[in-house]
Amino acid sequence: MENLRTVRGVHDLLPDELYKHQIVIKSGLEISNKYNYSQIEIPIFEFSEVFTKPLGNSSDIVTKENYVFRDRSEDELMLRPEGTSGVVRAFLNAGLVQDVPQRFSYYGPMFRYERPQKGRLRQFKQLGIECLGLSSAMADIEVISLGQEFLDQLNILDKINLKINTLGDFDSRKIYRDALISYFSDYKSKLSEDSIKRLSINPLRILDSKSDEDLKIVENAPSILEFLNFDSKTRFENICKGLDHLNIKYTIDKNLVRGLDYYCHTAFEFTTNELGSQGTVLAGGRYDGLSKMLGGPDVPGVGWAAGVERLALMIESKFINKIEVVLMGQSESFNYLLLPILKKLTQNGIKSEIIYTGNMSKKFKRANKLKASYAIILGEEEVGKKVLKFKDLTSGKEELLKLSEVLLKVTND
RNA sequence: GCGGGUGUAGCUCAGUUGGUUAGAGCGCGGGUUUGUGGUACCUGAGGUCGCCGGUUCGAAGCCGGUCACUCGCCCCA
Repeated sequence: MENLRTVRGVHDLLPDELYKHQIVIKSGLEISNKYNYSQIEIPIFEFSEVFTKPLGNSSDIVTKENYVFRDRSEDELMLRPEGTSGVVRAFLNAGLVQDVPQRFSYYGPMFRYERPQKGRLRQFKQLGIECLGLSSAMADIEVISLGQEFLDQLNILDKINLKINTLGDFDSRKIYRDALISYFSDYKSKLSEDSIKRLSINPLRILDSKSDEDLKIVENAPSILEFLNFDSKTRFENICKGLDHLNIKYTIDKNLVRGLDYYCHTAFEFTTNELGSQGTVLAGGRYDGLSKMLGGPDVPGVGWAAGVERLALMIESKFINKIEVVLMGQSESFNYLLLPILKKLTQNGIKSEIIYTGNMSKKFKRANKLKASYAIILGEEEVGKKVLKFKDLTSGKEELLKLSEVLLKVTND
């Protein structure tokens, strides 16, 4: 048994659980489609640079959490740890820069070598949308609104909070970053071990530290909002105004930051406290720098990704595999006669199954377990009269019918 | 990668201070029913007690290691 298990953090999806995933994915794609975001599919692995260039070496995603390998032609490839880079790469590749805006949706597996927890796996699914080619704040609002409606459709909005912040444009952020470094440097001896490292690698990360020692220092740290230049400031105000206009509730969290280098301006997270420390259920922001980092022209973009497993953990839904008709023969030799009947039923869209083995009693027990509505029984008597015995398994009523009559009864039901 | 918890039948879990053949409920198989289910009753199968090693006359229970899950950190959807 030992070597039959799945790899750590990689799980099988049995019908019950898969069903929930499908509900999440289906409603995500549906609502996106209504907003004219067209679904695309991109490879699950790319040349490593597609991820290493834009994600930056300050991000754990590409430094310690990646699945990198060489194929037979010695190319260095990476299983995708996120979707956005690949989508933008595909967009550039297809020459769609000439035809903006472009709105895309996608879903599929992502891979990160992390310590698994509930709602955090090494192979997990994300569903995301990207709006490319619009620098207007309107696009940010649209994208957030779409995300909110998605969660609403899943009926979990009452368990969700929306937090937003701005990282400013690259100029504002650079000045802010310097201000943070100088502020935190004064407290260097009191910072947590992790945050001392962050100070040189990614000082913004100190802001969302959870350690008690850091929290006190962070409390009085300079806020990004004070360092925004005019454009960045009005853009953020416009976004808040837009959300108000849509009656979308949010809180401004000045400590909300992003791990990935390509983000700028808007950052947002839909979170829940139902999933322990994996509370972020849908998150995204603006990434105007990404296209250029990939070697393309300047193309603004904004989007989000949602964790399918995390959302699936939150929705109430049970997979009930109900079957309409079961077919059973008096003995094995009648199974041959049942095959064409099964074919006819399925051709008429009726979900059916032949119960091949066991005596009649066994077959009926099996029919109950399958939650079948009707049974078709075929034996000597029926063959002689050229009819089928049709039994309503709820009422227990039986009658002798022709196949055409059975089809009518079941399809009209 | 770091720290805590857990691991006994297909599932949910009992198992006393270490003591002979390791239990229950549900589920599964067979029967009461040779062409009829859901209920009921009878009955049976199924466990290397996660894995490896150690302590002991003796380990499911103690110790060490390891693997998996889980909670927190890091990070993130």
